[in-house]
Amino acid sequence: MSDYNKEEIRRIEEKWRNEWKKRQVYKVQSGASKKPKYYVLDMFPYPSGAGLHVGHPLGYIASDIVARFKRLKGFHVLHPMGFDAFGLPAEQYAIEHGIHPAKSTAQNIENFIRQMDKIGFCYDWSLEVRTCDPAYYKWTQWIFLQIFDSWFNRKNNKADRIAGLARIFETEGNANHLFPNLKYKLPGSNETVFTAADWKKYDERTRQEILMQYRLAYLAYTDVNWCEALGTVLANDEVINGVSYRGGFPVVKKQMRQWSLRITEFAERLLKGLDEIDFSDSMKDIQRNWIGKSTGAKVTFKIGSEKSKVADMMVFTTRPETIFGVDFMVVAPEHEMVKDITSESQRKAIEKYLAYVESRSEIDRMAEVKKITGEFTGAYAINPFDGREIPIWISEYVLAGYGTGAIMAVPCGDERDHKFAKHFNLPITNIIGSYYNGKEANPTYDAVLENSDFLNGLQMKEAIPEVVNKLEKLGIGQRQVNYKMRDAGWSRQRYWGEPFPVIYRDDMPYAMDEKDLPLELPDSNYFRPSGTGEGPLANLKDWIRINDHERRDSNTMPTHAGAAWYFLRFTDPHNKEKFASREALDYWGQVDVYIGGAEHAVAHLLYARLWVKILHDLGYLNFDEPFKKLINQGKITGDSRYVYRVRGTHKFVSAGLKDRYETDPLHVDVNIVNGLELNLEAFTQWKPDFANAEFILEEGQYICGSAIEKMSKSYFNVVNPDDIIDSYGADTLRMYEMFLGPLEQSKPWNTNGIDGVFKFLRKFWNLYHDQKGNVSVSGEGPTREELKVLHKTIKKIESDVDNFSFNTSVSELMICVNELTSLKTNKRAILEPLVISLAPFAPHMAEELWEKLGHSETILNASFPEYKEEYLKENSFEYPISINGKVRAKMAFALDMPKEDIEKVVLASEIVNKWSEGKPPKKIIVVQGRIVNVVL
RNA sequence: GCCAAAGUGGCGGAACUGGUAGACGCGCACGACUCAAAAUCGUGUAUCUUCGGAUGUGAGGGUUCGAUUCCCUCCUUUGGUACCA
Repeated sequence: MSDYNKEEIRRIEEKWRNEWKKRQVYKVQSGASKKPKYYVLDMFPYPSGAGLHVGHPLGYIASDIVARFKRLKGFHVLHPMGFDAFGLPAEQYAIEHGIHPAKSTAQNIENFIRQMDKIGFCYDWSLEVRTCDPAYYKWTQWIFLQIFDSWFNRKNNKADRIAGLARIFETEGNANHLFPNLKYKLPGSNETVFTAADWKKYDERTRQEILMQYRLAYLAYTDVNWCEALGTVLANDEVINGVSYRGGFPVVKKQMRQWSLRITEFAERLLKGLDEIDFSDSMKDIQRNWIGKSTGAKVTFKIGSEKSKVADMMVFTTRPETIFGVDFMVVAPEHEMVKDITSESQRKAIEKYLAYVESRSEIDRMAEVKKITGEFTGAYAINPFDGREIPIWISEYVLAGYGTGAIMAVPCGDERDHKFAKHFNLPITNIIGSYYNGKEANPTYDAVLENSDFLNGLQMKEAIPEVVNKLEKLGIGQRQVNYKMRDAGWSRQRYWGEPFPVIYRDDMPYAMDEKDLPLELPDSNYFRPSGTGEGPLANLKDWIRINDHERRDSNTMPTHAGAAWYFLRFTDPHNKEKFASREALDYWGQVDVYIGGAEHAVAHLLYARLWVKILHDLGYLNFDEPFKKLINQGKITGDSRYVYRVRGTHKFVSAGLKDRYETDPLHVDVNIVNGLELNLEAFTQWKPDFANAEFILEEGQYICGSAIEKMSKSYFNVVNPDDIIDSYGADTLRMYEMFLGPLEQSKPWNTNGIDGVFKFLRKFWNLYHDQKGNVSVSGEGPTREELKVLHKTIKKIESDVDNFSFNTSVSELMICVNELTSLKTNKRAILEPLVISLAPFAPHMAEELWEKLGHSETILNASFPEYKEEYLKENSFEYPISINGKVRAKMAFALDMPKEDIEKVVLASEIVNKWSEGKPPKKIIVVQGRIVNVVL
């Protein structure tokens, strides 16, 4: 007897897990193959201690289906898995429990692999990488050094070796390659340009200082997000609404000497690259938004003030055509000119305002963005065109870090400027006529300019080039592009990360020798940050200090580092000479499809794209975008359950009656709730606190409240895939997760429909077995009807998998099985191709059936059946309509004409009647050979 | 506030470039099997209906012979972003 029941499922799945391992069926053949390649990759997980919940495998199942499908279609498939194993949680865990991150991480990985194997993924585990493995991070460090050893050459728009730049300086100075960071001044001077002769005079230290301003990985004092509670610096994307992404602790600005990656130089290429790659529109939008390109002009205003020593003031504006509407200027409080331009009479007020700004934390600023504050400096700028004197204010709504840190305020056109003007009662010049109503600013581009001197009568759109040309001609302005994106902070004050492979001499970092890599993370039990801003490694004095003149960096890299290139390592993960061989990189090339969560839109994906671009420029890769196509699987949320405790008692009241009491909601473990009904006995045993709980029931039941929240241990709403596999098997889990809905959509987990999927698999199984449970397929030739069902299914599955529409392909398989069941099909010619099309979805069952059909090789080596269009066509006849003996039209009808078609024939005769009455119909709408409408 | 995506039965969701809305599954109802229940199998299941039909894809309008699909306005939800000049 071999019914498809729990024991049988367990036997089959266990059997094939072992067989697959034993036969090494997933082993990727190294070296180029004649077959076309296909690289399908999951975003590798951080191995958290909580293990996998049912949400994690969603993307992995999808990629597994694609990998198996592509293999059956004759592709040479690379489908690896690894672990993003450095990271803060392991370090936090170490601080709390004294267990070394290396140890807890290794344990967690083991658990992840166990769970993944149970789902039947076709990973070649011999390719596994872990970012925390010295053999891996040796190359993370090596790539970092390549970045450190590069600069961005704006002349050819690519990364070049820094040695080349030094040669340029030696022969021509830096006149042709001004500092990317325009604020940088030469040591001991106010100049930014030096000659070849100057360069030759500089000492080594100065030269390195200058080169540092060009390196793509550079060290600088930067304002960083300092989180006191975590004792570390956070990247911009780890700070949300002024608090830390993890833990929600307050974050303040602090100046520290940090590594940064000069990603801003690549802003334009990162933007352009989006046009060539297949990411969803929303993903591209998020990246475009993050990069934040805006085009405008830089304009210089002369300053007239009580003191005349002051230099010019530069502003950035996207609306240079509004220059005659400038009623005041605003500069950031941190702007370097504030001190110089402030008049004596305003000095006190300004100092007071600066103190106020200083006192405001990041959170205050975030929380009160609408609050209008500012102070007049006493200084005036001169409008270069009409000589008007414009008061200069300072205000925190102008950011020091963007543009020039100063703006020209046009209150009639800009909402913020308008509010500022109203608040401080500043006069407002209207340059857009009726477009401005006096109450709110209008940022239109359509207005015809007024009060605008030589721009009068021009539409704003036309006026922009006009005014920019004039500015350029007068030498007081120029076209300018600005980006919101900042350079990426690359230092973390943490233990559990890659050490920076540099040695400091005289406070200047020098690359370590390649042969000395990896610079291993020293073994330590001091994980606690020093609290001064330095990381835990600073505690290891012997490691930090090499000798009297040399020391190491106490920071480590962010987790983004290991993740920025792991997809390259997978092509050749055991290479000891290179980060991957050129042959492997050239063969596997770009990732054909990358599946992962949308939450990595701005950090991981941008850094990965950056690293690939740099490696490409330096000649290590022949492509400069890592991922051809990106699929973002939706999050699976948890469906939490609540009980309501009457305040101050042991009484729990059912949800329907809770409003009659004063209650506190408590999360309750979803596993002791059936639907919404609480299992009272299980509840009293769940926690000691609840042992003597009393219940206020409605209709004899305790009904829980519910809410959709993220799956989390603390909400007790986590569903473990292991449990589902225990009761239904991995094949059902796989198909059910796909069946839940569109892959890219977020959805709550519920098991309501899982029986349907399970029943389908049993029906499928039964197709191949007779009443006694023996495999029985007949060699008879299939009927046309059977062939139609089969080929329809193959066609649908093929197009669905290509479109990542797995929920509909599961439906299609269900329809197919229903139809074949009612046709009582047991023919090999139908069932053999059908089981192949099931294989990507339910590999265990497919493999078992395949073997039972008499095949000794794995089903993975079969080939996916081709569908034949001829079986999909309807049998049809053409029906001619003749008027006065002349054939005027032909209509096609199916032989097995359904009722609706008969109605169409009736309709047709109506047409004939109308026609013969001398009133031809206005229109006959025929779609696919059928009349769908007649307009009389 | 701005940007993007999405709103379809009791529920999850189908419907390819405009062409029979509600596939498939869950749930529910009825039936078969059973002493009975569970499991299983079968049938039905948008709403209203005077059983002729009528109405239906967030709301309102438009284009079209024909709109879930395209356009405009509004509402709601989700994601991103936040004084970026």
